[in-house]
Amino acid sequence: MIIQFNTRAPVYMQVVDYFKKKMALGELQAGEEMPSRRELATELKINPNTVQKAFKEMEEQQLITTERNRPSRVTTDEHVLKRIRTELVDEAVAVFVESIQELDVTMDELVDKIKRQYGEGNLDDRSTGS
Amino acid sequence: MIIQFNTRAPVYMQVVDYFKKKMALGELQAGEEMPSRRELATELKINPNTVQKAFKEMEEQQLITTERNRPSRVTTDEHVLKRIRTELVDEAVAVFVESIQELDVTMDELVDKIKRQYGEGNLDDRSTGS
DNA sequence: CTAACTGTATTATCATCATAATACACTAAC
DNA sequence: GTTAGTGTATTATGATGATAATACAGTTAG
Repeated sequence: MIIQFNTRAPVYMQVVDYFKKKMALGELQAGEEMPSRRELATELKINPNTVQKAFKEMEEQQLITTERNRPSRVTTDEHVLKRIRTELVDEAVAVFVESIQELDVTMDELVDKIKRQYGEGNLDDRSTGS
Repeated sequence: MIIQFNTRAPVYMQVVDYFKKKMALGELQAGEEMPSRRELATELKINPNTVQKAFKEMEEQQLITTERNRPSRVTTDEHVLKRIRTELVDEAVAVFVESIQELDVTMDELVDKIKRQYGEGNLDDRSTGS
């Protein structure tokens, strides 16, 4: 998974989302070691302080834990991990619905447009793929 | 339609979207006079300069025109007006799909969640309502 | 112990956005 | 012509976010 800093959202929040997605997909598993702040900053070509802010945010969300001066680790709390994906999807849906609210769009039109975008090179209705 | 400055997007952009929606819904029609900068600023409880920035943006997008020191007017270019709604919806869809990209969500799950959110007090599939 | 790595913290600079306070030119109503 | 309303422009301040440059404390590998 590649991170791209396109939008207007703060970079540190995008980093948080980046890791949330990794956890949701199992690319980062419970208890697994996180990359170091400096290492990640270099890799993502952003400032170490920005990474630190992202990690602090993830700690507050109990996604990772940090003991003393050791590398941070993904939480081992399966409850937290299970919830991540749902939260990501639900929040995206909420933002989406909010943005088209009051625009008088029919459900059919929406589904059609989404399928058209979503299906481009990806899954459409899971009839393809694994 | 009520405007609420919730998100992290710049206020002036939210004002632009506010008027775009009004135009898309026909609440503001071709050639119609726009409220004055100061008047709108008072009404929305924001700074006149922020409104000015929004209006400047709308001019650049050819949504409104301003002649000398007269109140701005909605464009009379029907092509532009027709395109607004499509652009709003398409952009929302693009942002949405982007945000759930790589999250392995099935189309069925999406439609279900959207319907649940979208149907709350609004239209669902247009089988209800006007 | 030493060196190189961890996380953490502080201070400063810069850009963007929103605000505030004006100021100026033009138009319309009186 | 005066007045109140338009749009437009400028300058300054504050908040937030990103960057930069350090510094310090603790851990780990040699």
